[in-house]
This record gives sequence, C-alpha cells and structure tokens, in this order.
Amino acid sequence: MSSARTLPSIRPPVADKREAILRAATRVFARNGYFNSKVADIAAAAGVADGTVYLYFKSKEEILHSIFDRSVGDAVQEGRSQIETISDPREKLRRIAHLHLERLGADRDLAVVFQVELRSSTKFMEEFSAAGFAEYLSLIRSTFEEGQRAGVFRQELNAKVVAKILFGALDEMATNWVLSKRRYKLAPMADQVLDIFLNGVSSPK
Amino acid sequence: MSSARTLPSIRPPVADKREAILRAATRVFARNGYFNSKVADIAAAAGVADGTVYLYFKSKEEILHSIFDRSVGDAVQEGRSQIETISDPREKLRRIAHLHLERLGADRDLAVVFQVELRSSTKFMEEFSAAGFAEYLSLIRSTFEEGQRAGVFRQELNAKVVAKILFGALDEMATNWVLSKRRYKLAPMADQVLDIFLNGVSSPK
Amino acid sequence: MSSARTLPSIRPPVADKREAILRAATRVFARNGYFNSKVADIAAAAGVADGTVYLYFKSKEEILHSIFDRSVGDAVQEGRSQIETISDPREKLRRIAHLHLERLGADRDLAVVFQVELRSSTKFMEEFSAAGFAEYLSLIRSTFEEGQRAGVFRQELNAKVVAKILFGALDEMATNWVLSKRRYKLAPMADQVLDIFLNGVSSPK
Amino acid sequence: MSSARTLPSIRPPVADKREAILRAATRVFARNGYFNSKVADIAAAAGVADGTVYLYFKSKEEILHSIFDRSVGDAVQEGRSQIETISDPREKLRRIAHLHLERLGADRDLAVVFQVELRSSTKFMEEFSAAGFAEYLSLIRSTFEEGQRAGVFRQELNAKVVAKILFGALDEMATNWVLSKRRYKLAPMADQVLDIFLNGVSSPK
DNA sequence: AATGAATGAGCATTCATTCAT
DNA sequence: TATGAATGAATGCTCATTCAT
Repeated sequence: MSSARTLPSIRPPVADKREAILRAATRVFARNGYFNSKVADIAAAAGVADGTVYLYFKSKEEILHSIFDRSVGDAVQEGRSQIETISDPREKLRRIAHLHLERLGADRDLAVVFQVELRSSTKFMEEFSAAGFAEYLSLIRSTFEEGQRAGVFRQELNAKVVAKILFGALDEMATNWVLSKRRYKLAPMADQVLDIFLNGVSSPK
Repeated sequence: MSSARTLPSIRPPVADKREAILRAATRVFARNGYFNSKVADIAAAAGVADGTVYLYFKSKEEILHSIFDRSVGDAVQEGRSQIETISDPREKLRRIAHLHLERLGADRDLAVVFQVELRSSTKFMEEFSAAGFAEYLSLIRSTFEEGQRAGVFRQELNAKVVAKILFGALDEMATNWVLSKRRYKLAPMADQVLDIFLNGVSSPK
Repeated sequence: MSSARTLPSIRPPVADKREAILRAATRVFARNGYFNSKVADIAAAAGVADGTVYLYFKSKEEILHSIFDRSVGDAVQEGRSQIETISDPREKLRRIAHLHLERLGADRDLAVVFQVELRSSTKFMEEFSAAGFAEYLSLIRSTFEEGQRAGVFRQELNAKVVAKILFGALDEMATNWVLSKRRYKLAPMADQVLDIFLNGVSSPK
Repeated sequence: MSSARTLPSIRPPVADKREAILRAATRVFARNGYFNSKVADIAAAAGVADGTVYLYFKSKEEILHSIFDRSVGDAVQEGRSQIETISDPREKLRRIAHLHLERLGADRDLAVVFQVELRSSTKFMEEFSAAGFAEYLSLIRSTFEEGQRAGVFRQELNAKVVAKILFGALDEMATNWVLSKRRYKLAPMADQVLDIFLNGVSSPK
C-alpha cells in the first residue's frame, strides 16, 4: 500500500515508524479500548519491536495524547483555512460542522478514539479540554459572534453557550454514529443539526 | 459486627450495604477514574471488607453498570411521571431538560461518572447505548413526535435525529460543567439550550 | 509461636509466612545473587504465590534489608548478653569474635548474603554502615576502650581504628570461607585472628 | 568528526578508546553501582557510540573484569618491583600495605568499584578470588614466610591465615574510607594497621 | 452474611546487545 | 572502525477475584 508504483525502494521509508505506530495505536485503541490495549499489540500492529515504540514515545499515554494533538491540530488548521474565503457566518458554521463530521466519518478508528477513548480519565479530559479543544470551541464562538455583529444571529444569545450547544449536538451525532451498528454516512447529519441550530439562533426576519 | 446487640434497628440494615457500596463507588470512580480505582478502595470507602463487595456485585464492571442502571432508571421514571400532567409538548421537553441537568447538578460525583467514566470502553458504551439510554432518548423522541402531531413542531424534521440533538446539547452542558474549574449552577443552562432548540424546531407561526 | 499449646491446629502456623519468605530469600539470594534473583523464585521457594510476598514486604529490596536487620539485631543482642558475665576485656573480644564467626559459619546462605550480596550498591552499604553495623563496631570499640582503661591494651592506640582492624580481619575470614571451595570450620579461625590481634594490641608486660 | 583535518595526531588515537571506556566505566560504576549502570551511560561518558563499546569489550561484565584485572595486575607488578630492593621483611610488608592504600586513596572512583561494586555476585567474586586476587594474597604470604625463615616472625603462625588477616584489615580501612562521609587521607591508615599487625606477628625478643 | 489473606494472571518499561550502513 | 536505530527478552509489582473460616 505504501510504496506502490515507486522505484523499488531498497529500505523502507525512513522515520515513518512514528507515523506507523500512531496509526497502529489508533486502530488498536479503537478495537480494544485504551486501557485494554497492550503496548505489545500496538508494536505488533505497527510491525516493530516492543522497544521501538519507546524510541518514539515516552509512554503509552503519550501515544494517546499524540493521536489527539495531531488530529485536533490538523482539524483547527483546516477549519480556519476553509472558512477564510466564506463571508456568510451561517455558511462558515456550516462549513465547520461539515468538516467536523467528514473528518470523523472518514476514519472510523480515529472517530472511536475521539468519541470514546479520549473521554475516559478526568485528568486527560481536563488537559484535553484545556488545550486544542478550547481552541476549537473558540473557533465556533468567534464565528458566531461575527454573525451577531452582522445582525444575522440573535444578539441576546451567549456566544460561549451557543458554541457548546453546536459542538454538543455534533459530538452526539459522532458518538451515535460510532456506537451504532448500522452503517450510515455521518457527514450528512451535519445538515440536520445545522437546520435546527441555525433556525434556532438566527435573528427573526 | 456493626449493629449487633443494639436496639432493633428501625430500617433494615440488610442490603443497605449494596447502597453504600454503590455510593462509595460513585465517589471513588469520580475521583480516580474507573480504571484507576481499586475494588479495595471502594470497599474501604464503603466500610466493608474487600470480599463483601462480591456478595453484592459480580465484578468491578458490574458496579459501574449498576450505577448507571439505577440512575437512568430513576431518571426515566421521574421524567415520565413529571410530564404526565403537562400537556404542552414544549413544556414537556423543558421539564425533561431541566430534570436532566438538575439531577446531574445535584451530585457532582455522579455527574463525573456519567459524563466521563461511562464514556470509556466501546464495549460498555454499546451496552449502555442499547439499554437505558435508548429508553431515555426515546422518551425525548416520542414527546417530540407528540408535538409534531399537535402541529407545534416542524413536520419535516426527523424525530430521532432531533432527539439526539437535544440530548447532545444537554450532554455537552453537563460535560463542560463537570470539567470546568468554575463553580456555577448547571440547571439554568437548560433554558439557554431550550431557547435555541425550541426556536429551531418549532413550526413557523 | 502463636498457637502453641492449643488443640492440634488444623491450619499451619499462622503468619510464619513472613519467616518462610525471609528464609527462602536468603537461600535464593545466596545462590543467584540479589540482582539475579527473581521475586517469583523467592515466592516459589517459600511456597507462596508471587503476590503474597508483597503482603509482607514492600519490595524486593525491603526483603534484603529485613534479612540484614534481623540478623544484625540478633547478633548485637546476643553479643551484649554474652559478654556481660565476662570481666577480662580480652576474653570479651574473644567471645565477640567467636560469636561473629559461629553465627556466619552456622548458616552458609546467610553468610553469603552478608559477605557478598550486602556489599553491592553503595547506597545500601551506606545505610547498612549507618545503621546496625555502626552499633556492632561500637560494641567492639567500647570493649577495647574498657581494656585500655584497665591497662590491658596499649593506651596509644586509636580504639576506633582498632575496632575496624579486628572487624576487617574477621570479615575477611568470613568472606574467604564463603568463597572457598574447601569446606572447613569457620569458627576456629577466630582464635588465629585473636592470637595475632591480642598480641598486637596488648600492653607490653 | 573530531580530529578531521588536524595535524597528524602525535599519540595514536587508535585503541585509546579502550582506555577511555575503562575510565568512563569506573566513574559510572562508582556513581551508580554496576547493576544500575547502563552501557549507554558508559558510552556517553566515554564519548563514543553505544555500539563502539562492543568493539572493545564483549559485554558489560567484561568491562568490570577488565577494570579489576588491569588494576590488580598493575598493583602486583608495582608491589613486586618496589619490595625487591628492600631486605627487611617487615619493611617489605609495610611497603605493600602503603602501596595498597595509596593506590585506592588516589582514585576514589576506582576504590568504590573495588570495595563495593566488585563484591557483588558470588560468581564474580569466585573468579575474582581465583585470579589476580590470589596472586596478591600470595605476595603477602611469601613475604611473611620469608620473614618467618629469617626468624623475624613467629614460626607457629599459619602464613596463609596471616596474609588474609593483614589483607582483611587493610581492606576494611579502604571500605570504611569509601563509605565515610568524612574526607581524610587513606594511606596513613596503613601505619596504624601495621603497628598492631607487626606487633602481633613478630617473634618475641 | 462477612471477612481479609492469599492468589496468580497480566503488563509497561528497560536495556544489553546486534547489525545494516 | 564507528555508528545508533532497532531489537525483544526479561521482571517487579498490582489488583480483581476467590475462599477458608
């Protein structure tokens, strides 16, 4: 899958081991849960020796953190760049919501880790909450405030709370998708959420 | 050893141990997280011997399940009984939402367990999803459908999805409250959610 | 020790497990060395489960400490009590020296632990040196000083150094005995040491 | 990377690495203890790569052996050469004793390794005892026997035991010095030992 | 019912050693 | 010779669960 159709590379892509471990860990965590996953499983899934994992990560926990950090970082960055060219705040929120569910919908294992495994320990949740997550919420909030200033959204609403409501609704869609036995497309759910949400927060015409 | 040779204790001392263990476990899980909590800690907190825990619960996991089952059971029951006397579907949803946040806001340890600890392992989440949670979601949904039939809510909305959206928004309020360092009242958040939600789902006048 | 003189106790002498583990550990340490000994080996040798070891000792290291503490404690106590009834300081030292080598000569495994295993890590040696060992050296020294006051031993000698010299000579006898492939009696070596030592430190007649 | 493009280095850079590794290992072993020292630490302290260590030594254990072998070899050689020109057996022993403590007193790290680290595993002690150590003891013994033949030392003493006694006393001085928190000169202790020892073993006048 | 001593499976992590470059 | 990334065997300790009393 990796070096398809390239010159016969003699040695395998260097330093992609970190990447391989991260990918393997996502899969393993998704299948067994963080606490039930053994480092040896991750190593085996990544095709490296147990000890090699520790050349790239300080501990099992750091692997989980790294999965989160990388993904949220990417998500926020992509989110920002995509809404730049949009002017209507409603469309901006729509874009953010879609990206949110598209991303998770595209990688079920990652989605499981995000919706389930990362919600465990309070300690982690606190850091999680403090770090990238706060930035994500703030992206939603500032977009909403922009809309308030433009008169598109109801002035009396608390932007912070509104941001949480939108996030919570999307998050619930994702969690339900992850836990559901039925296999349906996650991304389209964004529109149903947006329909109600925008209807609920828009200024009366 | 405890109530030996005392006046005939008024309430049955028997099987209140189950209750004590459940309460202790809630506290311990909330403070340390499920996986980091030791059965011995729970036993100590409940004032019983380690082995005694296993007279009432088959395993550590069953304790977690029981915490969930009892609480959701109570909640659904209380929810049903309270909305019985209300006729306006909007008020019914308002009542449900308030109860939801009031319950969690009244017992922070329980809230932590619900919002954080119960979200761990996929396996548990799946059962969780299957059992009482489904019933709770269905309570919201059927109330919403009642409103649709009454013409109060928009016909074209998918009641199942709407129920998830409301639950997700409330759930996010609770999670944020649990993780927040600030100490504020949780229940009032219900109104802010309801404001947007009802505005979003109500039929245009 | 516990249920002596009771009905034939059905279960084996309670709480002698600590003793059994200590004895087993002495044997295992003597055969394999401290660092090469596995806790599992000790447990097996003591006839208990691995985990049981940790009901009686906090760590593998604590087992080593306990072996030392118990033995030195016993030795110092026995030494003091035996020299009480002796008046001649030379005889007192002779008694101490004999006890020293008799004790070690009576339990080769214990001797190995004392002469070899306990000499490893500086850290341990420092504590070792600080604790019971100091007391033992001081027993020798004060006996020697007593002899100096009585005019039996040369006044100009530094009692502290003299004590170390005697201890060192005895210690070397023990170490050699432990490492030797030949099987000879250790205790009699005390006399040869004493011969030279007393000759060397006694006041000229 | 180091000596690239410099003047042709005067002393052979080759195989001084062995020396550097040995020196580094002595320091590392002295500070952390043999078992707690990592080969990587030694390599780093010696300024070479981990793998390089294995170009000069077969294993970590061989490094320890080499430290011992080299030092004892040197010591015996120096001892022999220095006593050659001395005729009085008492003075010969005095010289040996001084050399013993001077050597250790001059290099605390080496002393720690000798007095503490080398005393660990029985297995090592046995080889240790068998090899150079025996030669050292024999140097003392033959010198003593020479004195016996010359009528200087008491005939009835067992030279082998006497050698151990002297060694043991000196060894104890060294161990005490290594473990002591006070910083004093080690070499002068030789005289105190010799005073008693020679007094104890000399023929009555 | 209650106890708590005993069990033993389970696992993250370390580190001496190897070997492709 | 030299490197240092990769290996994988090895183990102290924890803790859910059992069971004799």
